[in-house]
Amino acid sequence: MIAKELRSLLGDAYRLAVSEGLLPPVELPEFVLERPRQKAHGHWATNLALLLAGSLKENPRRIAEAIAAKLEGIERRGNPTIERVEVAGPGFINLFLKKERILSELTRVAGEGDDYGKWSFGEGKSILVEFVSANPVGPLHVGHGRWAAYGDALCNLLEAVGYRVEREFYLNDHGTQMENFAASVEARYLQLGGLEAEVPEDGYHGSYVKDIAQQIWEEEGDRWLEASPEERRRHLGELAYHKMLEEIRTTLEELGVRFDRWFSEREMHRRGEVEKVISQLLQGGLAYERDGAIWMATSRFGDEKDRVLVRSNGQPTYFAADIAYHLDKARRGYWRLINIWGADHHGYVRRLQAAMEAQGYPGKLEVILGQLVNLKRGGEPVRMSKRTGEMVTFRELLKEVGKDVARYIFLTRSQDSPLEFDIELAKAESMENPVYYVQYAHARICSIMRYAEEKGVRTVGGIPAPQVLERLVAEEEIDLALKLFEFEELVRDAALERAPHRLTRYLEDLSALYHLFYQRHRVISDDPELTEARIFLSLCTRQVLANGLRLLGVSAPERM
RNA sequence: GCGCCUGUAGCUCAACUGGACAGAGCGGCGGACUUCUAAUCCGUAGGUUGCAGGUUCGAGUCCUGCCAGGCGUGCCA
Repeated sequence: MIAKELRSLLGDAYRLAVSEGLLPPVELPEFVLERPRQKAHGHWATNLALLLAGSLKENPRRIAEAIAAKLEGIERRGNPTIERVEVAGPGFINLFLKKERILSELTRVAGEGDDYGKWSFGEGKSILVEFVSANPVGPLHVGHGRWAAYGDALCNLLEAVGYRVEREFYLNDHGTQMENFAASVEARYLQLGGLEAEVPEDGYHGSYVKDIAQQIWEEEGDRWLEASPEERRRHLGELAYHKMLEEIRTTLEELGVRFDRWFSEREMHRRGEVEKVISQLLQGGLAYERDGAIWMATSRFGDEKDRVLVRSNGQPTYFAADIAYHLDKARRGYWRLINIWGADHHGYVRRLQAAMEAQGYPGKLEVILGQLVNLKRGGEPVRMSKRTGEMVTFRELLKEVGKDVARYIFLTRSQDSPLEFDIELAKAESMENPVYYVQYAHARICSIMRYAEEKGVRTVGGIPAPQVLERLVAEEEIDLALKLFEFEELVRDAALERAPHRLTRYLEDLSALYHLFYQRHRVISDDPELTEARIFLSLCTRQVLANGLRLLGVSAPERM
């Protein structure tokens, strides 16, 4: 891998300069090695000398010159990577690669195929990612869709760098919201039976509740009208809950997101885990009683104040259940827990992390806050409340724009930037969505391959001989090849930064370079060697496009 | 009041965590299909990165103070 190789060459060059007394010794800083925006700045460039200037108290250009000289020395002793080194500006070291090295790297891309871009530094350590976790009392809203797409792509990335990943959905199927939901469905059911009934003030007023009641009415008929209120509410609530859960599951499937586990809060309560945790905390001196309630001493672990676990009416809080749930996750032995939460939960992060630390799991829980989606329609804000009838569900949106567009729109944005989502704009732009730009590049290459086969040109098998690859000399070809090589580091960085959106940007740049290459050069020509070389370059590009799209969970079509 | 996030082209967003002339898409304007897919390509216009200071070789990025927006700040979930 070129970047890695250049990094170690730079380190060697510096140490060599030190050993010859040209530069004072100091620990090598974390330096940037990047593909510069401008071609004049080389194939790769580094700020190493600029960083060293601080600790060495030395002119950065002089440091750069010394390193550059040693670098060329190393190169002359037979390491065929660098063609030329230049010192530029305040002390940048610009590196120009040997043509042969670029071509040999290209064969690596082809050789690794579907594995190109993968790493193993995760060492098989296990990560549990919990995301979406929407309450099963209403359909998913657009924000859930965003976090689902983000979470799934993040999981793909973590897997690509060598972690074992499990996707988990925490089901809040317990507590007052479930009761309110049941009461709301019951009211709608009774109305269908011609009886007087009102949806409670703090119930759910969305039209989907009517739809569910209607379905139940059709399936169950009027048999619950006469039942005892307790039994009726319990049954209707259960039926509605399972319908809602199915709706959520289906929507996520339509987005291409599958969870390994649906963890039920209710089951956890039934197993007595919540009570057990509370008594353990009391015994361990981490919780105490005051004003008739039980409090956890989270403030001893960095929280602003202590938090209630059990209210004075005897009911455990949501926080208590969350502690039990996260303790359960921690005890399952994962190397790390990642939660993706809506930004409206950010006030909750510290107290839960405090609770984890109190129980002997400091640093185990990583919380990623996904910013909310601001839904608009033609510039006008749209409310997303489950309680009012006015709502655009994520599923409706998904139907209108399709899985690939939806995922891509969400994944082009950094997760900590609030997203403005204009429905009309999204519909209009779905035809112009950049996802098609990337997919088109992939389909276009497939199309060229089909054409080649018609012409009897071989498109599969084997790495071209060196003299064939050397036919790749055009600027567009070299630019394209160099762009391919950025993919590996990009996957690593995107995984470590939890930033799948970096991939979309890259794929668009890569596609642009391919479209440009296509525009200016014919792949299939009368020149057999040149044709072979260009087919090979095209196939490498297709491979990287496919690998990138796979990480995003977006399809790579063979024709469009 | 306090805490977290955000403020970049007309619009939606990037900018590899302090690097070289701040970039894409959409929208605007002008061009390119007899040749492997025009869902493409080329050119052009568009910016005091919310404001004011500071840190240094170098700031959209870091520090301070303002301004604006979102979210949070429950014995709610």
